[in-house]
Amino acid sequence: MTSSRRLLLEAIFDDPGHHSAEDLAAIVQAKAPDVHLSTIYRNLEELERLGVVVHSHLGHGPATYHLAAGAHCHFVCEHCGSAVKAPDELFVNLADRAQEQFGFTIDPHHFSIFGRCRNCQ
Amino acid sequence: MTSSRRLLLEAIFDDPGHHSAEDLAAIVQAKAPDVHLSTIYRNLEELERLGVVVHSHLGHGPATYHLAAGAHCHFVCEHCGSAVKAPDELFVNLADRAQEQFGFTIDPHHFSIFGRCRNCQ
DNA sequence: AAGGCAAATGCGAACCATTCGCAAGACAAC
DNA sequence: GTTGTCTTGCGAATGGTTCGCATTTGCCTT
Repeated sequence: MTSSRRLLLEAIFDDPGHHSAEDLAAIVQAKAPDVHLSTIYRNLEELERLGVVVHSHLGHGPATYHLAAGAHCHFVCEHCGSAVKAPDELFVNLADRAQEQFGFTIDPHHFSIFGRCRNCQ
Repeated sequence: MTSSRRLLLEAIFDDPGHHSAEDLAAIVQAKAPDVHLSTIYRNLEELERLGVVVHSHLGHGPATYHLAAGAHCHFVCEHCGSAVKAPDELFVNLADRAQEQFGFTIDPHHFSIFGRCRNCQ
């Protein structure tokens, strides 16, 4: 457990929202300026392997990282880019049918669902 | 209607599957070696604006382009990368509930659903 | 406390898919 | 056939991420 890894974990626990690797680097670098972005990436990879954090793709742009505990789905507006949290129960029907018909186990957290939000119809 | 645009359209019509921009460039360049990859991108953009083709993101890696007419959803295995065509009717329940609860109109074609295929459970 | 070793780090360069700027070229309209 | 616009080729730039490598760190053993 090195100091850069500790600072990264702190950053993620302190604000359990979505963070890009670059955001996290900025937070960590506020306390330890020499921590390199590639170190952030390597530690995120390791933390993900350990099941502590998880990343998801909110459309174009950088991946966002957050605690594995609070994982959830997103609806992302392809026009304005806004992301709304989507309750998991919306996906059970799809999950069941994907499983029945294709033996496919969906993981709706990892990639988001695109579309148009209320304001951008 | 220029010759590079015509060749690109031919390539897309001849094999109405998924093609990355680079694949399409290779096909077009077999007949017109000087067509530049950036021209492919620009023409794809234009064809998309006109509603002839559509692109979708099958996970990591390049976007894939195909005719707008045959658009469909995909389940993409995060382990082996295979993509299976997912019938649109699997999404109506999700679409209805996203609309009711969030006023959100999903576009399941543009991004795929990740998960694990039968062989990679 | 010192030595040894694997694991982690800083750094810059590489990478991939895509976009941009710009000067040169092709096209259509008159 | 000339004008003006739209398109092209080219290479360079971009953004997000990964890699290679020499150096340092943390930890375990003595």
